[in-house]
Amino acid sequence: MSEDRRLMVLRAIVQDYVQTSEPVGSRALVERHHLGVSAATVRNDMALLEEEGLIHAPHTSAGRVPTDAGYRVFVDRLSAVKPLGSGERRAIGQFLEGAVDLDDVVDRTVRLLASLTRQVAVVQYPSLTRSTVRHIELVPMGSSHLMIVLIVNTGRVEQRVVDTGRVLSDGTGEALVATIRARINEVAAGVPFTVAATRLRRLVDEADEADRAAMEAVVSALGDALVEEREERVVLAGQANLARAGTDFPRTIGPILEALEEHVTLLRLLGQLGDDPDLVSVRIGSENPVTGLQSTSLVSMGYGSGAERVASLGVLGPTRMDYPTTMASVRAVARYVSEILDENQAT
Amino acid sequence: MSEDRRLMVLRAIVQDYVQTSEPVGSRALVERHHLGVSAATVRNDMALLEEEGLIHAPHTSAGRVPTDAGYRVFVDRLSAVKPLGSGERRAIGQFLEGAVDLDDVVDRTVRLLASLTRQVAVVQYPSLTRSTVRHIELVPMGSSHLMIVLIVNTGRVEQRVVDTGRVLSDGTGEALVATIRARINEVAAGVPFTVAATRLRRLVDEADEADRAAMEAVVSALGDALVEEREERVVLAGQANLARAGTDFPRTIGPILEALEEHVTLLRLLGQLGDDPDLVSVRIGSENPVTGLQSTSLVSMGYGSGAERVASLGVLGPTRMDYPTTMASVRAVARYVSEILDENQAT
DNA sequence: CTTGGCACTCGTCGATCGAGAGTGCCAGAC
DNA sequence: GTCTGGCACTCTCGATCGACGAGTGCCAAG
Repeated sequence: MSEDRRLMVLRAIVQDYVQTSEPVGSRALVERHHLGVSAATVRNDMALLEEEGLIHAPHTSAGRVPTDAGYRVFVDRLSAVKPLGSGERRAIGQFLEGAVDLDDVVDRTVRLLASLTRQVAVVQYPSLTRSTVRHIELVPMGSSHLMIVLIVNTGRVEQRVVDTGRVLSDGTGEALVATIRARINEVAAGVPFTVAATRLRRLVDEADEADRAAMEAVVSALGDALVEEREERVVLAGQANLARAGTDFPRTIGPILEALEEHVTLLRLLGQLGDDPDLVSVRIGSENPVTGLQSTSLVSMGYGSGAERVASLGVLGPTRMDYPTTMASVRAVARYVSEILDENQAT
Repeated sequence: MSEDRRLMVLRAIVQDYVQTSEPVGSRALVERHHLGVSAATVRNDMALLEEEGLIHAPHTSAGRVPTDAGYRVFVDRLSAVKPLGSGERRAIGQFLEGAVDLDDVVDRTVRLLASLTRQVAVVQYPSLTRSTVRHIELVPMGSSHLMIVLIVNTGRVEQRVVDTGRVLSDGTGEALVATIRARINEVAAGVPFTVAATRLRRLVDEADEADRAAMEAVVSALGDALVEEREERVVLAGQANLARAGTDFPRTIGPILEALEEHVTLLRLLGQLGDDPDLVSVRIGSENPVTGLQSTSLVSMGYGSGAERVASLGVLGPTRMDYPTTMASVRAVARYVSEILDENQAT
């Protein structure tokens, strides 16, 4: 008995089950796929596959269903990522083309992924930690308040308002603001966040005694912004697709929706990519550490401008999922978004 | 037969049904509420209420269930908005206190509302149309690009990158940027969007011939930002709560989730508030024009800084909902958020 | 106008049963 | 040794049926 054929049978089972969502029996298999053998032979192979834990029969007289391990073998050894149709490719381009700023890119991306894969799409915001400061702007507000606007190389903008504790609207005040603006940009512009944070702190000591309080206020607000946990944000779309996949989930989709609202755990999940960041990563069913998502699979990939992968995106769906097509869509979108970010980075 | 008692019966039916989620019969009613009459009398009243279309029997031998019209009467005439407990009041404060910027306020608000009401929360971003320009900053990027940062009085920030088509890094370039910056702030700062858009357009004609192209680029990007549809954004949370309310929805929650992803229609819905913007607005079941949301009720209220209501927030749940408590939560949160925005506005 | 009584209606629940699908295994063919 | 056809067996699913119970509507009397 050839191991090859056994794997062919597994592949056929996965394909049929994904398409029909019903346990597949030996008869149906030989009819739909022209394996050159009889149903009885297939049955023997199935028994073996079941022993190996790759498929499983819901009950004695039902067909077989792939296990998580079965899907894993399918994804790793039995399938090729389907290249996307040119129509879809064009659609991606058109849909993302009109994006006007970073928020908009993320927003469009997540919707696009959801409608492309008809599953739940998850997009992580480009992380700040690997980002650099492009420019810092100070805008006086009222007499003593200052709005700090931090512009990041990814195109993102953060703002804070601080009270400097002294009048800024007179001549010396304006001069002070100008000085601070010049100093902080001098040390921070073009510099990675981590470095910028350190350098900025030094500025406080160097400042004139009279101006130290104001500088202190600005720098400490900036320090906050630079380590801000908002770097860790995700956006979702397509939750409605969960409802459509009715029979695929054990009881209800409640636990899944709940897990999806835990953005923190979601982010942790997205953070754990495979070894090669250029490859699509697939986490199948119980491989998934998060309670509530163990009946789902996550197909994800890193994206970002330049060589660095600054964030991840992906889709989440039932383990009974068309992996080749889904993986193709995720990969295509991740690449396209990366391109867009590259363009926008336009030093 | 007193009309008063009939309404008491209606109220009792609503209360019981909300609590038990099962059709309520005459016997159960007289037991749980000490109406001073017998079950038979209540049955007569029920027959009348049914004629009026306020309640309805799912089938011949089941109890009664309020209709949408019944809930409407309940909300309008039979219930008072329950004041919130001091514990909850404090929780709201603590939860929203730590917000660091506008995005964060919105984010926390929507989560808070969802967990407070155990329903789907919807928060609209403060709309730009009624906003005024606080400041416009120009930041040179590369040799000919300019990043435009628009700071809004609500604390929101918009940015755009434009290509001015000429070198900005030399002396005259820098002078040009300074001039443009000065001119646009001169005419636009502190001015409502609609007015600012008009005035800015005029600047192009007034500009020196040599600088006109650059000015044109900046102004047209700003024009876009000022009418930008991103003003219309909503954030959701608590979709998982829909799944919990299992029996409350006819078939599945699919259509509802789908409707919730149509942010445009959601926004339209939120926009149609009641007459008095200071009152909680309730839209019950079929009163709701959106297909897919006709088995749900939307409890919403405007919020915003100052006297103006710049946006709305609310929660969406099954028509079988604890209206008094929900309305109380929505109102409390809306007021609190308004306060926070007021503080941050700190002219 | 209210009340107790009573016949009637229906939906729910559980049990029973037959049909159909699919398996496991065995004995024979290649 | 591997494959194949055949056959008995198992198990789920859906339909049918009947008893049960909740709740109503109506009537005649207080």
